[in-house]
Amino acid sequence: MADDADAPPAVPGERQPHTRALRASPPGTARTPLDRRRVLAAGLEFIDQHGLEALTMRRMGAHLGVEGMALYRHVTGREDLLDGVVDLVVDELYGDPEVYLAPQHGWEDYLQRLAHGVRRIALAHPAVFPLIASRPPAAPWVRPPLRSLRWLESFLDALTSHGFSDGAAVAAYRAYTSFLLGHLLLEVSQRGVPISPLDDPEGAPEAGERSLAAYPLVRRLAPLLSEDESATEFEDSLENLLERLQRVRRESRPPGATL
Amino acid sequence: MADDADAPPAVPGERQPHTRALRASPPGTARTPLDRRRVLAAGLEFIDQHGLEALTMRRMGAHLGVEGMALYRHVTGREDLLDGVVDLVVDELYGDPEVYLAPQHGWEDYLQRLAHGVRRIALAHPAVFPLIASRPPAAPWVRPPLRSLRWLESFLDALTSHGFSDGAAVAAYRAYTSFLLGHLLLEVSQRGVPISPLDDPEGAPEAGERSLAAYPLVRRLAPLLSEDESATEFEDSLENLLERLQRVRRESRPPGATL
DNA sequence: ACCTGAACACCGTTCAAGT
DNA sequence: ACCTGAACACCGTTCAAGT
Repeated sequence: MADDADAPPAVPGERQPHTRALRASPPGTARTPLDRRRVLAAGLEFIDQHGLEALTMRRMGAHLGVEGMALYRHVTGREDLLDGVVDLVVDELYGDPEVYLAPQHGWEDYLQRLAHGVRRIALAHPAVFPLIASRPPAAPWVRPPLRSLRWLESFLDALTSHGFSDGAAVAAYRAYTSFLLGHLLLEVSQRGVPISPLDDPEGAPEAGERSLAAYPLVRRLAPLLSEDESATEFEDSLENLLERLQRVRRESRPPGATL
Repeated sequence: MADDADAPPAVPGERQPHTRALRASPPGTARTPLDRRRVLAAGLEFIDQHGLEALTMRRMGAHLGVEGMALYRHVTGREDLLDGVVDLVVDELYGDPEVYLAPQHGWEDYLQRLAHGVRRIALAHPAVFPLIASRPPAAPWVRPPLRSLRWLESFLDALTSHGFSDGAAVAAYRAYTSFLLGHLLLEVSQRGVPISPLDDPEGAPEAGERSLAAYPLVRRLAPLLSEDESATEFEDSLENLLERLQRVRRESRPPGATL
């Protein structure tokens, strides 16, 4: 007990293993030195497991079997670490064959696949998605969650090469990003209710019913309201958006012009 | 100088007045005691002025002419303070005559006025809106930015009393909140670029142009991309959403049924 | 070359003590 | 009744020192 008087503080609500710290390599093994990629990967893993607010430099160090100060050799600070994790997650999209391969079956197919790719990422890393949404982007026109000039270029290319005027392509980009952000942020935040921190199974339902007395419609529709229709809503809204963009596309061309 | 050796730390990047701390009352005046409402109002003011990450309990104390520890008599902690600020801002909507008065000119008019009311709030408190979007809501079906059972009840009432089935009203609620969240979050985050922290007017444009070499479409459309069309886009998307809801409403009723 | 230990300024929060 | 002062555990970050 005197031994771990200065052990790294445990993640709140997490049971620590009985060894003194999580080590990247078994003891006795010559530890392969850290590098930026390993630090970022560990950061992503840590947030997926423990949530964003649990991530401190000292705990990240412990997670990697190292003191927190050692991380400053590979990232410039906590903010840089978070930016790096966001980049890492966004980069997963480049590796998604559903999105990136399968070149051209038209712009609507492309926007469909891209949207579903982003949604897969959001659902795979629900604790990271709010970060993707809120970190200041690299350039003023880069709108989350399509957080890179590369995706922006690709998006604009797909539309302008399929009959969209410049203005219509930009308008489509804005509508598309707003759609993705709103839907996915609400979907992950709804998923991210893993039985709230202070969950007394006796008092809570009673309190819920009591407060609902003043809201008869909410009470009547409670069963409907608590259904999870995220997938269908995403599909329907996306379908609707694409139809709207189709109209914008037509109107952005002189009548009778063909591609 | 020995005098303010333990003065409250200044807000970074803020010039402090030459008096030792901002006081709520002029010196010599018997200070009216704090209460929760004054603390929350000061919190809102502070975030509007300095941003969310600048808010610490100690700085909030100084802002009110008091030690930071004194705040714990009126709020249970920092989280409670932030929740209170969110409530305060959301409550502004109840005081908005454009939204709350003028009873019934139909559900479309109501949804229009409500949406514009929420947008006014977002633009009035851009630094608070991300908080409105991300704080865990009171009940699982309460979706930001319509963060209260009272607004949910009002919303459902407006729709179900104007020909929406229960299911269609709930679907409309989901689509409506997603729309507001996506658009307004992107709008305030775009507004919230007050010349970035490290803004060297020499290096930045050069770096921007250099990196754009690989993205010809982005470069060509840069003028269009940097235009701010938030207001019109909000209007157009809202209009489109209402038309879609109109269709949902019709299909949710047996054919030939009248209200 | 890479990591550790000590140090610094600053946090949120508790609580006994002052008025 | 309301606020202050001191204290505690924990932060992010820097830097000289170890290996």
